[in-house]
Amino acid sequence: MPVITLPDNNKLTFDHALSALEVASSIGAGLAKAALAAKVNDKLVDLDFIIENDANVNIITGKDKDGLDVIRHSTAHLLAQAAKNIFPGIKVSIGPAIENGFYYDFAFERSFTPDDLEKLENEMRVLIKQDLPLSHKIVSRDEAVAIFEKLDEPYKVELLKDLPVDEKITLYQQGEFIDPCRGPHVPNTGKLGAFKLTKLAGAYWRGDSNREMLQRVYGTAWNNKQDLQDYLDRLAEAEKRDHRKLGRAMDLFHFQDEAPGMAFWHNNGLIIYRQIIDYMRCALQENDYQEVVTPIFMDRTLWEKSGHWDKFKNNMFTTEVENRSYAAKPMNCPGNIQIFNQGLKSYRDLPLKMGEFGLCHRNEPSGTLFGLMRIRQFTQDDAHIYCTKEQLEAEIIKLIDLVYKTYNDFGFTDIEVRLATRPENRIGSDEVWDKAEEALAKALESRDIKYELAPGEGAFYGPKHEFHLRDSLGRQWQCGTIQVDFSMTERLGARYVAEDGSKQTPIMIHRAILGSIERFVAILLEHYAGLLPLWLAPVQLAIINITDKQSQYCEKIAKTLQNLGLRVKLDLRNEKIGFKIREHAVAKIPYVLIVGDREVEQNVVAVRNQKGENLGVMALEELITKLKRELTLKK
RNA sequence: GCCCACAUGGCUCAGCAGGUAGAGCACUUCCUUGGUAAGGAAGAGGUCACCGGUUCAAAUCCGGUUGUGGGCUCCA
Repeated sequence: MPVITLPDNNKLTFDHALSALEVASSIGAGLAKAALAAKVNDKLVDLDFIIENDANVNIITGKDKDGLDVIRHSTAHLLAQAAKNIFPGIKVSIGPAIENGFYYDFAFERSFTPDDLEKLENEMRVLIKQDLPLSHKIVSRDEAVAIFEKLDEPYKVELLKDLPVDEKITLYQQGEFIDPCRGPHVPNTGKLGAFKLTKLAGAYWRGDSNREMLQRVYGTAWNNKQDLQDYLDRLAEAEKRDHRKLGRAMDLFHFQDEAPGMAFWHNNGLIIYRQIIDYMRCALQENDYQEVVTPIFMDRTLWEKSGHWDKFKNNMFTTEVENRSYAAKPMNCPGNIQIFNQGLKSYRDLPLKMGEFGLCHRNEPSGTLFGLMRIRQFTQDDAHIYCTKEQLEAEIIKLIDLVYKTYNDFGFTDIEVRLATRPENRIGSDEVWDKAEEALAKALESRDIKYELAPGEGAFYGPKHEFHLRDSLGRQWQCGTIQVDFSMTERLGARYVAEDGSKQTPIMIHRAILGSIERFVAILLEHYAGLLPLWLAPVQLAIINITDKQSQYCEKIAKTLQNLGLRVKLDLRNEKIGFKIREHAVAKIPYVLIVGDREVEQNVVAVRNQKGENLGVMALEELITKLKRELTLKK
């Protein structure tokens, strides 16, 4: 006599055990039709799951997040089925749902081509039309192994053999295709359809770079055609905003073969770059930091002492000069400690905060380079805070506040935090790691910030906060980190004299808020689609005349604005006004000032903004007040 | 580093059953002085990433190198 409790707390009573689908039917035919799976007592199950006892039941449709995952996972299976149908001899492996879609990894004698994607899609549509029912049954692990050995699916066999002997395996079957899987899945292939195969890629079997590379087919899948189209539109929008494209169009930077992974900054790009550094420099001042610069090349022995050589020597640029071996700094901390070590420090000096816009070099593997996002030469907005155990938590809290304020000023409000804890490969005792991890966790809790744990993802010398910000397209970028380090100061001999006269080792906090300036420029460009707020825009105003007659007047207002520190482009070319306006709109200049005879007569300018709105005429003073307000608000 | 794809004037791209290159935009010059996203005309510009091979002949076919892109692994 199960009593079913629905999400709205309504209760349905039945006099017999029944399937989740029957529950859906009893609520309504529409729901039964839309149903993909069910949640019974918070456990996702197939629709044919039999409910015998009282239970909370939630019917899952494509509108639910869980339902979308079911669609994506089932579409991945559909892809595998299609692949087996049209590519005899292909071996299947795994195919999970991922953000926005799914993938499936195959082993096949030849490489897939884009044509193959089309063939696969066509076959998938055939299978959808056939509306094949999915059945499932439970077998023992060894039975499952036997089945897949017979089917000659070595990857499946390997996966199954890694499971405990007593594990019950669910085998899903649609048509000829059979796959071991936890499920749940859609009840029949006809429930699928709003999908598209998007790209081909290589992927190591089981994510292990020592094992063979499989061929991965990526796809996206949605609840309906409209959602699919919206997603594809978002992809197209992201492509338009690509910082590499904008960088060229706005004349900000370029790359060339002679310097892979290292940017050439043009004047316009450098203005953005400097604005960012100037902003951070102000923050240093307001928060009682010193600013320092340390050498780019330092003797290898220093890197051996710090532990970097041991772990990262393959990724460091080195050079031999006069029989000495140097390495370009991949990070700033060892150099920074050398400054701390100059002169005797007292507990009264702590916390001691040293900022550095440090130029770092990392020989990133060639295959990982990507525009400004992942490069080999970059500047970090780095700082190191030397403090005592007692000061640690308060200092971390101050940093958290600074991180949030900074992101806000740059236009990012959606921020997620992760706490990355001790990795397998690390220096320092467990006791020290306990303390460091605890300090980071407590600081977040004291600010009521929700965070996710990232076990094993800390740096080799300490755990860290990772700040991920979400841009206007909903993509996440990891920028800031706050790392607590009990080891590096010890290793590199940093000491201070405590109140009792004893020598103590300070704790060091490493922190970067923006991460790499290069990468942050890229993130800003994509976030704003190139339409940077006034304070960051390389050129803030363009002044254009309508005919030669207004040239002098234009020159005069350009001078006035320039004297106020504004970045002005004076465009007196003999071109039609529409042509000039278009050019400056394409160049994404925030304001265009237009001057014809009328404006000269009234001693005003006509103002047009980035969006193409005509703001009408205003006196120069009025415009300046408006601009100043905008600059202060950083809007 | 691994898998796949790509590499043609400053930019975006066409050319490819092998017969020594083409468009649009940008650039230069001239005409045009025109009120809110492209006025007109003319001109200049490329040994088709690099190295090698096949061929009477290679931008086009083959191999290698470098770089870029999409992923994977990595990311102090």
